Amino acid sequence: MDIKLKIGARIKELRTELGLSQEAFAYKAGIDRTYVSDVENGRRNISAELLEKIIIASEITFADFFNTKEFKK
Amino acid sequence: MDIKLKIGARIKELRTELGLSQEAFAYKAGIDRTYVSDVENGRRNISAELLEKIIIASEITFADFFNTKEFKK
DNA sequence: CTGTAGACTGGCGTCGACG
DNA sequence: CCGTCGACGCCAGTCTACA
Repeated sequence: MDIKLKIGARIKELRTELGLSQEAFAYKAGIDRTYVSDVENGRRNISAELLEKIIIASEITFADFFNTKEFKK
Repeated sequence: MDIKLKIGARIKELRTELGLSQEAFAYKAGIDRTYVSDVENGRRNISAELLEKIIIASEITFADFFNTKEFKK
């Protein structure tokens, strides 16, 4: 499975767990709302720095972000 | 600490564990040699797809790549 | 609230070359 | 073997707007 899709799905999972809309989440992370939509749908090849912003907004660590079944193969 | 530096250090660590030169490693990953140099030195903001190529060449998973002390804070 | 589209700027990623 | 440089195409990331 495409890495962009895996990351997008994980972001959406974490965002919904926080009960935030894409707009509120994007604002919290300090990034563009339409980009969050694109990334969640696996349409964009995200960079390390932007992913860090998203991970911080998700109130999680890099290690935990990738500590899921999909990222262990 | 900058995320780019953390990732660069981790890549260098894994590459040297495999006993590969930057050139051999770049070839194995299918990417440019000079870019490996830049990334290892934290000078470039790498994308998810390229990082995936590097992780595969490192013979490791995304989960394990980030399963280190530096990525747990 | 979300998806998508168009337009735009900066920087990713490649390549050849040199110390 | 590695770092760095210049050049360059293409896409990351932003913004506005509409369904």
